[in-house]
Amino acid sequence: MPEGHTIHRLAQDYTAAFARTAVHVTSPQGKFADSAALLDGTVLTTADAHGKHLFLGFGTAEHAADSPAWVHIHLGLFGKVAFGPAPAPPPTDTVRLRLVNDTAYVDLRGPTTCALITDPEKQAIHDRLGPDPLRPDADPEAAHRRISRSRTTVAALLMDQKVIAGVGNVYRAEVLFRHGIDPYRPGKDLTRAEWDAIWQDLTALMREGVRNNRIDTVRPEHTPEAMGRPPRVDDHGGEVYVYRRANQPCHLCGSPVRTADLAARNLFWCPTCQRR
DNA sequence: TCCTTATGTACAA
DNA sequence: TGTACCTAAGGAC
Repeated sequence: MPEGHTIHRLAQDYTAAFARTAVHVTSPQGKFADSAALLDGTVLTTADAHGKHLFLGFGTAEHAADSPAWVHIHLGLFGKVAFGPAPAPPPTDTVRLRLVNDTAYVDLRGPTTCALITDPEKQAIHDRLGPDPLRPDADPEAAHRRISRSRTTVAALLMDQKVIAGVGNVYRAEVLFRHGIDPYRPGKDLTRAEWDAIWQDLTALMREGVRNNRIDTVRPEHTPEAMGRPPRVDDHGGEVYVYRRANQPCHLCGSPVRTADLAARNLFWCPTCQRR
């Protein structure tokens, strides 16, 4: 689930269900119990997302609404969030954080991070993250500066959250395919026009991802219907060109999709459609 | 029932 | 580069 679009969607969903209401905060699993007790009964004031980091703002007695206490959440690879209507069912023993109000509940399971932090600590996280295509304050120039000076492969740079925040393994594979770029091309060999097109495309794709809560990257003219092929849905729930399609024929040219290990992640690309 | 895998990151060596 | 961490689903038996 969790690339940047998921996290921005969660910020919206937490806001819609809980903002401006007093919230019953618990940690059935226990790992967040002390902090949950501090927050219990306070008001959720806001939710913010930067890349794959989610921040829930609570206005406690010590922390007024203009300087909230923040719950910093990172889902990692396995983290999941589940919303439901009140009344909440008995929690399972893996629920790290549960919020409940009169109308809804939400459970967080398996996050790599769930911690109570201060405003300056939140700021420090923003400072070490690159621009996020989903944030209005994002500066694509900052990303371009790093990429245009780097001998690292563009595939690795796109996954580096200090360079650009929110892109994960799916958007990486798909945006490189959509722009016909070999994943092993060094960052400094990207043209300016190529980078501008990638940034713009990521902005559009990820916004659509937030809207639909899934990743779809196939252009309308390449859908199975448009190409006269049987309909399909890829494993992860969206429609893609190459992600997790190792050895299957490329939708455009028919070459087998290639896969390789890159920095402990699976990389997917079409060696014919994507050129150095 | 066991094994593998996963849209992620941090830290040690 | 390897490993640890966190959870759940799907497939092989």
